[in-house]
Amino acid sequence: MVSSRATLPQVAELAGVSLASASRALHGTGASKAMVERVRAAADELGYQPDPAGRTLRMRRTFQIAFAVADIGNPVYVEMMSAIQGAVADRGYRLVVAATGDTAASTIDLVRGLAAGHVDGLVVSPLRITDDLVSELRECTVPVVVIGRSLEDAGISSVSTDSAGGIGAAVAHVLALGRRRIGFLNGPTDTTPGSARQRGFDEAVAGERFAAEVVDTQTADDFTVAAGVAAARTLLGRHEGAPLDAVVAANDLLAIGAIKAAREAGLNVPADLAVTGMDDTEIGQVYQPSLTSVSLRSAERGRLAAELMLRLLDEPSSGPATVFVEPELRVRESTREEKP
Amino acid sequence: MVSSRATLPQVAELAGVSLASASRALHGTGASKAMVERVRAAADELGYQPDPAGRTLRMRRTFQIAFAVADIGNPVYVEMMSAIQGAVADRGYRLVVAATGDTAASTIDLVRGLAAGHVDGLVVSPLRITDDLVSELRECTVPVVVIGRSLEDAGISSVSTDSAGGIGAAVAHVLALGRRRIGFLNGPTDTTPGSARQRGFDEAVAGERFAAEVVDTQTADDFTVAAGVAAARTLLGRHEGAPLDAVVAANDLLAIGAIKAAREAGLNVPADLAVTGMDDTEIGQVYQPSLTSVSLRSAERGRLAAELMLRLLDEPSSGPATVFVEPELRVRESTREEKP
DNA sequence: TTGAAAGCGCTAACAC
DNA sequence: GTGTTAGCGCTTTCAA
Repeated sequence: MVSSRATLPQVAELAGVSLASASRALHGTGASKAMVERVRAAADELGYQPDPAGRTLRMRRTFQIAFAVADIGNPVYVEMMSAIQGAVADRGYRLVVAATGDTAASTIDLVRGLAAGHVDGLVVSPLRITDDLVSELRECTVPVVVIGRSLEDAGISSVSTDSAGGIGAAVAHVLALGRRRIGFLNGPTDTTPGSARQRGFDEAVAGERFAAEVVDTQTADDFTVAAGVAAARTLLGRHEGAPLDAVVAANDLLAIGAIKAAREAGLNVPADLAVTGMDDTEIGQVYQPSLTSVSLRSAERGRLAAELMLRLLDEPSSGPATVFVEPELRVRESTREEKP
Repeated sequence: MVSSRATLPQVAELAGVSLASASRALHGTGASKAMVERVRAAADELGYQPDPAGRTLRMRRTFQIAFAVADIGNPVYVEMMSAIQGAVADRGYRLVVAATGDTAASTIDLVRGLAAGHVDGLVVSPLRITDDLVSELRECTVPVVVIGRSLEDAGISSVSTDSAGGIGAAVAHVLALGRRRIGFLNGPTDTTPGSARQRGFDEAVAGERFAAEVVDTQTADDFTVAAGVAAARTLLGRHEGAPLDAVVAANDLLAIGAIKAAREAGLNVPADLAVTGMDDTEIGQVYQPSLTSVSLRSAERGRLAAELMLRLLDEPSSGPATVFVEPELRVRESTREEKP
């Protein structure tokens, strides 16, 4: 750990030129070749590194973008984060990752703090999108892109997907397999994904009302494996006489919980019980049995969010944009076998 | 997106006090109660939020800490990141996550850039720790904590664990199960974890040389499931006549790859082949069969690194500290059944 | 306890 | 093409 750093005036002095010339020479615009050389040499000699604080204060830009997310540990967000990081890093921005907490109020606090000069832009994927949060986001002093549901009406850029339709695809898939006794394992319905996926399930079974014999929903406390196991026990336990033959889960972690609960109950997946997930995470892909899942293309959503953000940064006058990503069912072992 | 923000002079003017008084009143030191009230009121009215750039320039502190890591997607790093984030956020620091790339050179670039004023401290967990990287870290202008191997000799604070000993524990475990034909599935040996784990395996089998009949090592191209599957195919394929009865893998992802390859080959885990992993990730815990794994306590290592960092920040004069974390074997289904 | 003023390091007018 | 200078918003001496 070294004591301190060289500043631009020191570089200028060593090079025998003015402060402004040194700045221009390093920055590249409007300086003679000789000047650039001299300044470069001096900078190298001193090990000069520009101080971002001074630059930020003057330019009013931080070259940082925040990604605010409820649960850093969720593989979906990790995928988005990597994609965003890759896209913005190419353009000279750093990614700051922030945890929102899982309430709207804590998200609002975070957004307000971040927007007050820490970052040039904010990509946020909140678990709960309330009216208060939306108005906070509208009043942000920096560009905002939301990953979640469409906020076109509110005039906020967003990347969204049809998770309701995705659940519909999963329901149609298990029906096509000949399954007629279908359980839906959802996460908390007061969250943005939870409510959308519930709607997707309800609409799907309403549309196919003559196809299914039994339809039942159980809500888990959280979108995690542990919560999924507990909720799936309850769900399967309610139908011991005439067991369910398919569980559609609201995400991969819940689906894995369902498979574990099924195994406890002596059920074979997929022979006795077909199980589908959502998000198409790596853990689902390598699970045993590998998990049929509805991909919501997290990495692509992250990449698109980053692109929207970069455009907003480049042309602040450009209005908000709304982008959709189509879900896609990926069939794997957890639904692959025919029911005997 | 609102046009702009209130500044401290504006707050001071509205409150009818001087700039200095406004600063003191908001910051809390040496201001009368009446002053604090007036300034607070004015600040609230204007929705004042202090600008971090000005504050950073003046105080020479960013209140940001960086976590630099090769692979953001690896569950181990995600766990560390959450732990670090939780610990530093309590103390008013933000966490900036940066990707080092997987070479020492790209790590050096990153460290140099970050240390030049973007952050007040740097927690780094590099895949490859070279001499060049070590000397770069020593010359950093900000405190550095390394998670990986001990850097006590170099005078750099570090959090390390005995992953070699952890591999030894896994070997002892499968030997105790009566397995005698043992394969080691490692990642790249030119990485810090790869070389330590190789050493751990070699020492363990040397120490137990009369216990094992067959000992074989295969190196995967990467610490991932996909690389693990490919390498495990090779490893298992080399012993078709007299098959291996245990595979010790260098991390959980490789272990899962080994289980998949074993299944392809018609082997039952654990009856035919016992498999152990390392890192004790959630994916291993919920896998089917659940994975016996050596916990390296990633979350705790992250927490400890954060604590070391906070101490370095509080007392810059305090010397570098070195902390060890003991690995712990967690036995689960992938080794639980006795060999028939 | 309060106010005046300096200055952190940088970029961008502006003048030459 | 180069130099001079102002000033971004803040904290912190130093005087009063």
